[in-house]
Amino acid sequence: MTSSETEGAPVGLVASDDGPTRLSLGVAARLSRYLQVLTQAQKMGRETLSSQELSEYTRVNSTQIRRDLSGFGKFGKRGVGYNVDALADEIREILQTGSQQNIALFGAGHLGKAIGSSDIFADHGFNVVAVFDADPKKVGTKVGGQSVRPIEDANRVIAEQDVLVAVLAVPGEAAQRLADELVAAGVRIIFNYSESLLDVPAGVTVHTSNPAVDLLHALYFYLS
Amino acid sequence: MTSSETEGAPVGLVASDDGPTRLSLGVAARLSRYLQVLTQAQKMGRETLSSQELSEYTRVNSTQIRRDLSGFGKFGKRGVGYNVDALADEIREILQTGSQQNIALFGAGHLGKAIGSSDIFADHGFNVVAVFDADPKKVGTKVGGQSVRPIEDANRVIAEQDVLVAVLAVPGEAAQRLADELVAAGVRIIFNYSESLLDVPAGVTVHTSNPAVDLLHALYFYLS
DNA sequence: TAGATTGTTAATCGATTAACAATC
DNA sequence: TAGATTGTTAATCGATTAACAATC
Repeated sequence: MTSSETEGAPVGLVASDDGPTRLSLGVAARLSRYLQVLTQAQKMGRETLSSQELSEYTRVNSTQIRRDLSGFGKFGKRGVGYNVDALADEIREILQTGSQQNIALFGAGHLGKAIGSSDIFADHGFNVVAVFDADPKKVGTKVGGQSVRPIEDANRVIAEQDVLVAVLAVPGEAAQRLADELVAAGVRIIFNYSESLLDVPAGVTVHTSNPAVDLLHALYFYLS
Repeated sequence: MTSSETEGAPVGLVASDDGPTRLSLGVAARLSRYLQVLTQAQKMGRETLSSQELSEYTRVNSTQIRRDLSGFGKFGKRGVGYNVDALADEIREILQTGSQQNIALFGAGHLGKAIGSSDIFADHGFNVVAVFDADPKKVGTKVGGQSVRPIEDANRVIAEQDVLVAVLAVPGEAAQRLADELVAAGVRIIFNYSESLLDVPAGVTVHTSNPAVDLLHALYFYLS
């Protein structure tokens, strides 16, 4: 699918076939980071936040933040900054985070337990509806309030609960085969926390997380 | 520090005050992702890899991959691709990953155990030299072959082992105070796995990981 | 040779930044 | 009013991509 710029559209918006406008990759990524900071600021009781403060936390240039936001409306108040609650709502609307999404978690090892028992997904409106493990000894144990289920149940749960997102906290050897099955079952977004690389059909998104890779280039900039 | 383009320098290289050239942010990030794929390909016994294949795994355009690499030399063979071992070595050299780095891990909960017992850092030449926890009940337990130490020992260990990198797998409430102490002790790169945002002085890099934020914009592109 | 893939050019697009008038 | 911060312009730089000759 090729997209071209819409005449007169705000910067960062791109025409698409299926709707009025679609955010560019960079803008969508940055908006979700702003939202993360705003969510934290809410918890800390802040009422307003300036683009300069947002910049310190996100490491995004403050001019760019104002530019990103001004494409969608005039959300700020000059001399004051942005209202935290109102801006968070605006960004949620832009990112269309209204729909509750069900997530399935695979792997009940240390990492699976860490993810399953944290509020990190719940905080953003995501719902971990099931935890699976291939090891019969782990089945039935509790992870974050959920009973671990046998991996054989995955197909049925994915279909019944409309699960689009799977989080893989499994050993590298198991990841590719599992990914194939999940894609066949209807999963469209895979968060891969195994060290293995995943091959998936077009239309499926894989997000592979590897802290060592991030560290590699963080160190490069520190050392040079 | 302002940097300007060096006349005739390869694209992606930027002049710096302290050395001949310095990679741009994007190039360094991409190179480390290529290295991740190459490392995996080595494990799978692959001898060569084409820019097209690298592209499928990294989701980086294949022309850009060839462009990135050709800035440093002619590493490929036309009609064949890139030699996996040789290219991995070249990228390691470019990223200057020669120096063994010592890492300290904070928090021996589920996430700390997951990180401490994985090979993810060791695979890239990083050395987890100590695991700390504030909870006396966790002190002395084993995490990935290491005995968990009391947090009071952190200052000494950081100094003695020249620890530049700290990984924070602690509750959000504890993160900022711990970060302040670590920075004072000499830590310069912090990997923050808590939900809290960290305020650090200039010159210290924070890498905050939040899968829910990544999911937010992955979903945006799926839904629209 | 024939097929495949690199290395490179040229053109376009989006990101980044400084600067500043508008205005709260 | 005085100070602060937004919204916006203009200019520059880096990323992205298609295309293709070179060559393995």
